[in-house]
Amino acid sequence: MSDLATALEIVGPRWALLIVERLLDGPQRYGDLQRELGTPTNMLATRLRELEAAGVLYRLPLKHNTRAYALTERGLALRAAITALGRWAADEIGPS
Amino acid sequence: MSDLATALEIVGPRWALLIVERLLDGPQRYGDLQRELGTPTNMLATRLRELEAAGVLYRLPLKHNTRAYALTERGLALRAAITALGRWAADEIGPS
DNA sequence: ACGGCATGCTTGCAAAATGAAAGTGCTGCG
DNA sequence: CGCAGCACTTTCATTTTGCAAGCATGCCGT
Repeated sequence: MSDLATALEIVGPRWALLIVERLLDGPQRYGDLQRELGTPTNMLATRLRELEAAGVLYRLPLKHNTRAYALTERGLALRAAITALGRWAADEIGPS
Repeated sequence: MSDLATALEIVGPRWALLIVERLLDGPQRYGDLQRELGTPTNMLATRLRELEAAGVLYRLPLKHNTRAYALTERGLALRAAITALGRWAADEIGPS
């Protein structure tokens, strides 16, 4: 299987890359991610579990019964790919 | 909606980025894409239609009743994002 | 101590996307 | 004419995604 296929097994499912993008700005709590992304709550919970299992992010306990989600080094390494995709979408017909 | 979300509307669905990756090596025929990617044939047809509508690729008529699929300039511009994702997957725990 | 509230999920079920398998239409070739 | 190869389409099962409601935990005010 190609490297790209391997990457897509982890960040291919819907919402996964968008979650990582939000976390590039720093750790976020569950409710914040949900509100800012508009993700269905069950999907958000599922994706966070999968991304944690893949070593992309980890749970960061906070006060009370709250926690935050933060990127691991492996998660932070997605920044290049995310900005590349964002730039592609932002580029109009392209500099001829 | 963020740029990333816009990009994922086009290349987010399953197989889409893998199809583009194969076409980076030059135009390919339908049967070749199917055999090399292992894509279900109905999905391949659907994705090719969507990617053509999005201006990522175009049909290139060949002899007889055959045709090839080739990337537009916009499709070629995905190379950076594809290699970034591929590199991410290929990188082990990362250079500490 | 206890009820209410915020946060972070889980559960049940409907809708949409994906997949497997078989079938269709066209074209050239013998 | 009949057959084979290519490019799909169609049908139906399975998986993924989404919506809405419910549950668990822990603080906070009274």
